[in-house]
Amino acid sequence: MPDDGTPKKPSRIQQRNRSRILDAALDVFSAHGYRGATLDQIAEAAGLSKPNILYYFTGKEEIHVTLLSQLMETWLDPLVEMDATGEPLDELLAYVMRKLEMARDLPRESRLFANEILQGAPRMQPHLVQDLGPLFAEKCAVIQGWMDAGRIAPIDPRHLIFSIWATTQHYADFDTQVRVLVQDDPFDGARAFLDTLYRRLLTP
Amino acid sequence: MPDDGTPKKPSRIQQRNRSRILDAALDVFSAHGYRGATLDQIAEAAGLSKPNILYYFTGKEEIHVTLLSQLMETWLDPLVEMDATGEPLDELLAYVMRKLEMARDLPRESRLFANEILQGAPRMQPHLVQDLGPLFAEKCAVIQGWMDAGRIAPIDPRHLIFSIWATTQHYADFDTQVRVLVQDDPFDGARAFLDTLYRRLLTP
DNA sequence: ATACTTTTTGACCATTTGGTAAATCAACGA
DNA sequence: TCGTTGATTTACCAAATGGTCAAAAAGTAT
Repeated sequence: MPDDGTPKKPSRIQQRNRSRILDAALDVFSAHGYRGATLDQIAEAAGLSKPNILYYFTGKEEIHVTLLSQLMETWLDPLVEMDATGEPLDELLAYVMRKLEMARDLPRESRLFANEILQGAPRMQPHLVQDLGPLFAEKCAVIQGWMDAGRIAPIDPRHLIFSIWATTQHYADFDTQVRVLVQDDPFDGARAFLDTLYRRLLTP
Repeated sequence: MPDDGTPKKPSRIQQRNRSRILDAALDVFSAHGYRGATLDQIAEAAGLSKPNILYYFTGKEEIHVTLLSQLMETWLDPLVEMDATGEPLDELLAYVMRKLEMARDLPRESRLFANEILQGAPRMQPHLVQDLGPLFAEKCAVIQGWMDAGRIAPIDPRHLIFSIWATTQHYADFDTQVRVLVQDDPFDGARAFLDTLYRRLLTP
């Protein structure tokens, strides 16, 4: 058998342990940031010994980079799905709601991402430039097209997208603060608020 | 002389060095988070030796806590200034713009705050509950009053405030990402966008 | 100048932390 | 059953890091 780029397919146990480690690492990195996370914490959360973790990953950094790479896909997906041929307001509101659902269902991922950007994206700038950049430009053009056609009210598409990111991810990233200020689950209120917000902003 | 709570007033050199240290620490903590920051980094940034820093502060934690306490005042100030007797839309838009200016002029403070909340506010939950909580409730009531009087369009005041925090701080906290996606200075565009956003949302 | 206080430093320490090496244990096909 | 490969652990290590301490240096008032 010729030695291609994927020399050997990972065994059952490899898959299981690697995903255990990544899940544990997501817990720890998202809660404490890169420097704040320790291999011991990850090991304990994964139910493995530290050297055993380093058997599956070459080091702390590789675990982190792997998480960020995997995350990028998930993270961009809702924006990818925004359909240029759909009804503009529906598409944008659906995008907002998908992002809000992600903030609720994947808060660890949101915080991992926020941590990374906060620190200046030392391990993600390439991904940002290569993956997010083109997608962002493409979708801005789509939205601009909708506005030029008079189907939604005109506004800077770039800042519109920023505002969607900010207002949705806020509920994951600043969860601690939000829950100090509102006692019950904030997501129902957030859904209603954001629906109204973007309807009033974008209705022509 | 009786020994009151403030035994001795700080000398000129004390004031100078303490503020040097705090400024350096703000740099380092905001860039790397609490765990990611080291006393050596702070010492170098402050132009002092590490033991000298520990002459002015009992430890890393005290520096961090001091920063957070000082920050809280600055941070709440724009909301405090929102005047119940003013013109509602003007007051809210002025609040948005003050927050946006803070994101531009005090990005280190914004990131320090964001880092702390992201990690679950381990050193700030008391401040949040005691200082921010009551102020938040008070201002929500003010806004609700404006809405009940029909002077601005009705919307959940709590999420309105969250959205203002999110959309303004985003430009400081996610600066790295923003600057990958828009080349020129984003703040002029942000100002125009947010003005339109909140005008359309709140105009009755 | 002198005595006294404040500030600064150099040399250390204990702990934590990312990472390694070699030995042991488990899986599994021939 | 045996041998080979894959998986795991035990015992370490070197560097980094928060912090201490006593001595030196620099101010400061008399």
